[in-house]
Amino acid sequence: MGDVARIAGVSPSTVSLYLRRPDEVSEQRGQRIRAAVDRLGYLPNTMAGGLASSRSRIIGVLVPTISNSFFAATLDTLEKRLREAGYQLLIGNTEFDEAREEELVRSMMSWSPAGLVMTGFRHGRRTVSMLLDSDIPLVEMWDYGQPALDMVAGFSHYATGQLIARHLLERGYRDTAFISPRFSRDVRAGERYRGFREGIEQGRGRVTMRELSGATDTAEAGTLLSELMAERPSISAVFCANDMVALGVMFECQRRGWEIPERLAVAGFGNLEFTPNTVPPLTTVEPPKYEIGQQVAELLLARLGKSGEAEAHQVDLGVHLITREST
Amino acid sequence: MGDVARIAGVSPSTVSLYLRRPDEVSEQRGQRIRAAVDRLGYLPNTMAGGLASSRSRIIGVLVPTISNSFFAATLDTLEKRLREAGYQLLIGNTEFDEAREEELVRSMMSWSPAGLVMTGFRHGRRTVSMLLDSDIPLVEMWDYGQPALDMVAGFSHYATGQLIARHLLERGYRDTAFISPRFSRDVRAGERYRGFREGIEQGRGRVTMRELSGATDTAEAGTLLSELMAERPSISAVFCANDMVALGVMFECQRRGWEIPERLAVAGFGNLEFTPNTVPPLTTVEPPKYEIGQQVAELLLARLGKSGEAEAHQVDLGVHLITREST
DNA sequence: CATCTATTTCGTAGCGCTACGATAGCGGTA
DNA sequence: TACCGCTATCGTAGCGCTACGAAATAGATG
Repeated sequence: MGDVARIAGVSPSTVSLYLRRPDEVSEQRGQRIRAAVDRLGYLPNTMAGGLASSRSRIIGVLVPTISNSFFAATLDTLEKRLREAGYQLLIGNTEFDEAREEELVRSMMSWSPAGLVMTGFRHGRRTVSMLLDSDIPLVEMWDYGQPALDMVAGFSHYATGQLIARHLLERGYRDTAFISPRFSRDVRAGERYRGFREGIEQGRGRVTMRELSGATDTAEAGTLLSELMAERPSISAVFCANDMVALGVMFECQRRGWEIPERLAVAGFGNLEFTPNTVPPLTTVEPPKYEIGQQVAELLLARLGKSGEAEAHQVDLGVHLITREST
Repeated sequence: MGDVARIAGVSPSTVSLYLRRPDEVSEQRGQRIRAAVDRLGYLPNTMAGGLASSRSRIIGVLVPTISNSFFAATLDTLEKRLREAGYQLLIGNTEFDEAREEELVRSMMSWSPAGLVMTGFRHGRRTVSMLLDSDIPLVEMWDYGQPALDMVAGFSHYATGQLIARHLLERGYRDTAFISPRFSRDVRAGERYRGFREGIEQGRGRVTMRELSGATDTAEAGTLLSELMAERPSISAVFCANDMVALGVMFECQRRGWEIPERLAVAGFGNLEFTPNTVPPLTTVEPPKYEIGQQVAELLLARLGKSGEAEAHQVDLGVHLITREST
């Protein structure tokens, strides 16, 4: 920066000021500085800046796994919006593990990030206390309706389960099943199950639940469905924890020649890319995966703008039921 | 850190040394320092450290989009391996845009990252010169076989196309089609097409190519297939640029009652989660999506270990043809 | 033209850590 | 006991920037 200042014939402070708030420097010097920067290919040292100002343009984001298409979609918009505002994402995989989450929070905090984004409400004790002690803006995303630490952008998985329950009951399905990846691997699926079961039971229906044991959703869903239907042939509808599972179920029906929805109605969750296009088109629930990213960015930016005002904002983005021919 | 030193009754330098290389500090003081750190909940300030040592534990990663399941899988393993080694990922979306890529490289560089990871070989002129001027270890991933700037971990998409061509020819398919997202949105698909076309033409076959116009692969694949088959009913096999497109094609066949592979053989690329499970199971090519992440991490760590030795390493991870009943 | 105010520019003192050379401490040897 | 060579510890000088108050300049007013 010294070099830039020398070449532009101004003091380093002026260069620094120009780089941060160009409109507070006269047009004349601004031009000279700009020229010098270009000529030298000068890149400011972000760490030095961060140290001096004790704040950074970093947003730490923690997700259970990046390779889940829901979180990936959220990360995508989140990154876009925040980059536009000059922030960068430091991303960490918690792998559904509280210890790892704590470790990651610790290392994110050591960057004095401008904000932190985490997935869900369940965090370890020590993690929570670190979070509360710091005054770093925090958004918990993808869930809604439970006590939060600061801001929230998500939706209620419980309500989602109820929504599907109501839909199936309306269509006259009473004997139902729920097929899901292990709840330990997907807490949110567990919440959807709770909502679904309560909804169905309130309607005097019945739910049989099965958790997949493996990591891949589609493959095992088929065999699990066969077992389930052998055990209890009266089941007339199945709600799958996500569209991948539903796809597996539909393939199994196709193999067995079972008509959907006549023999078995199928509903999913996610409205993935292929979902509108299955045979028959799959009834599902569309989660606001992109909107969450968008909203998280907005909450963060709002808080970062007017510092001081520490109003906690929690927003429920809701879901849409998409009724198609599979139910 | 001063506080920790005071409480532990040692000098700040010793604390710093302990935190970086614990085995160079006596067991006795180490213990006292550890106690003080715990007691104060001390978190080192990474930026100060980075400034002082002029290097950081950051790896910048640029992908065209996070929400592509291939890159997401790579990011997942990459993050895991690098976190184990004490590094963190700064992630950027280039959105297939060279200008944005340049901007991102610039802002990554301003963090003096320990390494940089980019997708593919096509970069803007200025980006390339920034990259070459710096001596930051760089890995270009997901491609192989073209001139690289430094290290490479990927595979040849051209060879992948040829592999499928050979397979289809062996099975007696000569009149083929290739359906793909726009090459501008997926350069790699374009490479697979090149390899496929040359392979088929060498075998005296024929390829009709169609690009999807929209963003969603599955939905449009069906209508495109219909048009294609109306125009040229003699087509007996279609190679889809990815399994999502293939899924769309298969659904369309199901709707029309076309037997796969009797009426039309289908092959894909990706071996996605659902692929082994379609009806009939889909022939596809398995890309080393996790292995790339792994390999990128290894190349980077090897280079970061023994500094100085700037041997460029380029590794071709290859692909596997997975023959199933759809061809 | 002097005076006052608002704006632009500048100088200096850190931010919290690491690197490096200086110092202290220790056991072994003559 | 004096001396050596080693390792463990410490002190100090930055790393490259920003914040803040002081100084300089420009513009407005009587």
